[in-house]
Amino acid sequence: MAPEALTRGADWLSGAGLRPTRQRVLLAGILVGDGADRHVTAEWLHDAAGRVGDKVSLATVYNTLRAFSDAGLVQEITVDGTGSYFDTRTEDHPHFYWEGSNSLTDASADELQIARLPSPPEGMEIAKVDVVIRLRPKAN
Amino acid sequence: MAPEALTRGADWLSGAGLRPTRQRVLLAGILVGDGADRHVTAEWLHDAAGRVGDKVSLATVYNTLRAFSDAGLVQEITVDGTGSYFDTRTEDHPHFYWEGSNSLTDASADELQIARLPSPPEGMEIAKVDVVIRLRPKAN
DNA sequence: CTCCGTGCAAATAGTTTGCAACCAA
DNA sequence: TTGGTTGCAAACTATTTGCACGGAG
Repeated sequence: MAPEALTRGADWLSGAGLRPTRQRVLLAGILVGDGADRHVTAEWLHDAAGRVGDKVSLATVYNTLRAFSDAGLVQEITVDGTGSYFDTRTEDHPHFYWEGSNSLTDASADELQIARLPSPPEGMEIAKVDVVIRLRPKAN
Repeated sequence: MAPEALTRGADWLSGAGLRPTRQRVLLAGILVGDGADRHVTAEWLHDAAGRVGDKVSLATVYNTLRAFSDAGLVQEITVDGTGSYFDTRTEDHPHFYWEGSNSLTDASADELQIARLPSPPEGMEIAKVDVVIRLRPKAN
């Protein structure tokens, strides 16, 4: 892992007022160290940390992802009941879910145009619209 | 529970080639006995069966809902990691998720118009588009 | 020095499964 | 008869929590 990735991770943390502990800086570095958007599971992030050498307990990975999510640094996404994904891109945007590999990627937000949305019931407002486009291998 | 509800449930089952056991007929009757669409959790359905008098084990409720879902009689929906809902309406349509009460209702399909959808990546096709509109109480 | 953060193990929630008894066809 | 179905308890997966120790401010 590149040293500037850790620096970038640390900046990302302090921007949200989170204390930059060793574990958090490492996980943050993995998540945003190269500037790319990522969709990770707790399990994947735990393994990734282990691969880099430093190890972080799985419970801490969960706690940390929750802290990041509460701080608005990542967005939690659930697609099927089993496991959730954390997305480093926090704007509202649609996702592709790849049924074969159970992975999640961004779909470009410009390509989704919702012309009309059901009006919210009395006394309610729309908090967020989750759009997941499920992909399957083309049957050819 | 009205007797014709059971009849209707039994018909619903046989239409899908599922063996009409006592438990299945009961659960089916609760689900579609009055012709209304329903969004239930396993837990809710289990309790509902108990309220009617006959009891069905929770494991059987799960197995049964899975069987219904495999047979295409209901649709499984996951909105947040915790628990899934089974919808008796099987066409593709958007849902409202009520954040206060953790319940799920239908949103009218005509009121959602998607003008443009991201094109699926090479070799993939769109299996389904899940749209969940999250509602929160209006902050007034 | 004082708390928040961490690690481990145990707890929890939701769901599935193994297996013997049962029942619809 | 025969294979699908049920119930119970135990297994499982994903996630959270209690508690003692450790490190950041």
